[in-house]
Amino acid sequence: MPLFANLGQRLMPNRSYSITELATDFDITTRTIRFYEEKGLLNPERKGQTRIYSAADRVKLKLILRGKRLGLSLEDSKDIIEMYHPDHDNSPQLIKLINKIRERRRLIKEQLRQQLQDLNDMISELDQAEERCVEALEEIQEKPSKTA
Amino acid sequence: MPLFANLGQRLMPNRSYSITELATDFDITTRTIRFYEEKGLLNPERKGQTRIYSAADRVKLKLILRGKRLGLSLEDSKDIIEMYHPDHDNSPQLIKLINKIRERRRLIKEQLRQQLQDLNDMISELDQAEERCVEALEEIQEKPSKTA
DNA sequence: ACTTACGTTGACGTTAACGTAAACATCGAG
DNA sequence: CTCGATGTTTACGTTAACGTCAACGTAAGT
Repeated sequence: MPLFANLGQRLMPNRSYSITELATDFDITTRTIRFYEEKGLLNPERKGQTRIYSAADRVKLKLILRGKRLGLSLEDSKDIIEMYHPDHDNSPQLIKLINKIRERRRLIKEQLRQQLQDLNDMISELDQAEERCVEALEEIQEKPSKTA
Repeated sequence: MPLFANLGQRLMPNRSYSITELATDFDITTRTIRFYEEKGLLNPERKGQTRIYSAADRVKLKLILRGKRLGLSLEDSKDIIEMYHPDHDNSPQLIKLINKIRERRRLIKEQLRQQLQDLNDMISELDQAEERCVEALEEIQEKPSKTA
């Protein structure tokens, strides 16, 4: 196994990607990626007709998919993506953005709290359900037929 | 404040509920509740045409809504609800159910792990985004005009 | 020149989870 | 008895997030 085997894969933050490459990487379809563009979440460059995705586009995709796993809508993810390139010359805009980020973080933390509780509740209820099943089974084992 | 003020509310696991009562309790619409019935997740009794919900139905609703917050589909929730009344006379069924419960718990735990990581990643990225904004702001403060 | 792989746009289809509206029954209060 | 609140069924509408063609262009290999 050569030392720099996948040099082209890892150590080039400026490399670009085709649409199918991204699709297979993230295990989604090209249709999905084009759909995200249609909704304004991605804006890849073009070489003629063909889309060329940058490392930054890759990161955006990652953010979108992570958002999906957390139950965010594409609109939410769009919102979050837009927090990543602040307008360095406009301080009122910067202040608004900071507040937006803080609000978003608050939402996410609250969601985290709720989900943790829900998951723990659900797991403990599944435990109880299992226990009931096991007990029912044991009763059957004790009296294999109707009358002992 | 009388001691047994809300006796009717708390201490009667056998009381019943109207559809609007449940709806306001859980902050959903009656349409939603009927929809869940249509999908086979609830089967309230009837007094004539009118639906009468038991305490057990209330619990089921709670399970459904919790599932929703965790990103489960109604089908998933239906599946989970059905784990709550084992067939006490059928041991092969019981064994299948136990395995189903264990599998479900496995899924939920894996989901928890992933969501926790996603949430933490997202929070730390929001932190970084905020930091970049604050830095940009500070730079503006230092040089209020184009030239010092 | 032909095929194969990969790319494009455009448009219609699909699924889940309800919303909304119409048209009607029932029941207690005034 | 009428009214308003609460209930019912039936049925069509809606939104998000894609799926699924169709019809076409382009570039590489044989």
